[in-house]
Amino acid sequence: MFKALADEGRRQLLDALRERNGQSLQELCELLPDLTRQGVTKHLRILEDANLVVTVKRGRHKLHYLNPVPINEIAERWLSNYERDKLRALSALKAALEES
Amino acid sequence: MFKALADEGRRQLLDALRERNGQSLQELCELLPDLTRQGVTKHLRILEDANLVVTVKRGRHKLHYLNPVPINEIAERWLSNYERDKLRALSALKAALEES
DNA sequence: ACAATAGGCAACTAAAAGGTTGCCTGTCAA
DNA sequence: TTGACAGGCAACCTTTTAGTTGCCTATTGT
Repeated sequence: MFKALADEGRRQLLDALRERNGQSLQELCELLPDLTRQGVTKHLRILEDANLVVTVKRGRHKLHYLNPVPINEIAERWLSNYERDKLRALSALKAALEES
Repeated sequence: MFKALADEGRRQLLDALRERNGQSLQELCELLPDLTRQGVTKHLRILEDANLVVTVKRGRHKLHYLNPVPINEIAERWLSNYERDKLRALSALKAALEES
């Protein structure tokens, strides 16, 4: 999941779906002109495995939808832990720097 | 930055520093017993490059401090974009699934 | 002073990620 | 019904990343 987010191209794909949900592979390929169709497919596959994107086959098109649930979980579970300790960490950092 | 977070070992290091800030390399090595000292060093280097960890040399020890600022930025800038669209994406997803 | 401790640097290896090409399958429209 | 379009699959190559080993430097305690 963090790994899926660790690639700029994949983040761009997510951004594209955020702008317009339900795009086909073709459409998404136009957004990453430096990659071949298969390259984009692989990235979408990773996003799908990470459950960040959900697909629906409609005829000969495969539509891609953003799944907001897991990214929400990350925000709540992992990042909030660090939010909670933000001020404490900052003051410890400051103290350590001043002491030297 | 996302890349730095994309490794379980590095996340463990961050967690360790969150529990107790200002640990030395030695101490952090004990937390990842499967890795050699140099392995841990490399991970810490990556966290440092991503500005997630700040270090202070004190005598022959190098103390590692969690830097809460960038992780906070990620939470605010990137994730909040997706938070904002959470409900919209969910309903689009639902509609697409029902239509098929 | 010097042995032990804490860490840094560089070269090397192994594994994983990113990307491509070639070909195959299914669907639609004329 | 057949040609064009949308996509899938598998093999392959290249680059990056993760990890190791070996050796070097600096600090500290006795």
